[in-house]
Amino acid sequence: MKTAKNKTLIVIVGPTAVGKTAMAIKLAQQFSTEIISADSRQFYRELKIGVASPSLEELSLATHHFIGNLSIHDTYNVSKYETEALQCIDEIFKTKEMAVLVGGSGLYIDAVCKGIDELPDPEEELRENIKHLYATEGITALRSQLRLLDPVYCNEVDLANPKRLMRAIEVCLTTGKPYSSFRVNQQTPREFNIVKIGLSREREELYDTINHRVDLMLEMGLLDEVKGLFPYKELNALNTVGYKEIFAYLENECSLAEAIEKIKTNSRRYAKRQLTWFRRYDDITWFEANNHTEIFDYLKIKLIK
RNA sequence: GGCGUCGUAGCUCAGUUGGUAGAGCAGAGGACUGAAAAUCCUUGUGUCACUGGUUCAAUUCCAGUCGAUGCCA
Repeated sequence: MKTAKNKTLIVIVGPTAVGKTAMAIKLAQQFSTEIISADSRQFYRELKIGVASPSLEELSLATHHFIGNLSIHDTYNVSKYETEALQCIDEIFKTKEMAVLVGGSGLYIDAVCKGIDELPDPEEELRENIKHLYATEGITALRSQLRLLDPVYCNEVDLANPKRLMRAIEVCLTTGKPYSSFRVNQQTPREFNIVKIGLSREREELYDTINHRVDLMLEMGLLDEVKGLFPYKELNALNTVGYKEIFAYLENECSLAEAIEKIKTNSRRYAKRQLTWFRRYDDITWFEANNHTEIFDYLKIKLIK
């Protein structure tokens, strides 16, 4: 292995709007290193205001990877991200002692830190067929199909969640083997240290910030950004808070005020889901988001070891 | 000022022909392996405005008070 075990990946996680971007930049500056983003929506260069991508000014303060590196027309997934992010980290470690991974997408963070099981990439046509089955015959059709293909997974999976069922069926059909046989769920050891830091704030304060940030997004021109993307509203990348609500307004399904309120609500819920995800980590140290000195002190001790 | 209507969960409201109450939304908790800002699951006790009266029993009936609102002056 090229990367020595004395290199360290600092991982910054936390709910949306907690202050991850600013923290990551400070760390990158302090330790003269680069930032790897793990935000599944900031990958797309067409999405800026609505996903709170780092501004040009922020981007100029530190080297960022995986910001605006994709188009909404690209198909992408966690597996590709895992491969590319690890390559990127390797590259950074050739010249730096550490790197900063920052983002709110828990699954993507996990992919980098622990790896994910080897599975085949989805086939577009097959996926469409399965979607069609669900659309025409409903979730019970998915259940009975999966029961035939993979009874083991049937006992574990949330049978009310169509996406889980569809993916499992998809894997079974492409490989001819049960989906559960691929789910070894084994951690892939990494050739670098990982230090995880969680940023948190009082719930009420976080929600105030989220609400306020949505208003700022509108002032910055979110409406125009979304209008420009209206033709592509069916793309997965645009099934995103801040966009889907305004699409509904543009289709006269609600007023603009209602759409804005909905963006705020959905952003709060997103933050809540992120917290649920990150709370289960037992290797994370939590800090008040604005307590920079405490975080730096903690890191200095961690990095000496 | 007079007359009417209303005052029930954080919000909008339903309801109890008198036996202390329930929906939607918001909120909370959880799950999560190639679509993840996605997708899915669970979750409703609140001085029924206040004070008194009638009653075995009042949030429900009666009176008064306060507040909101409409009409008339």
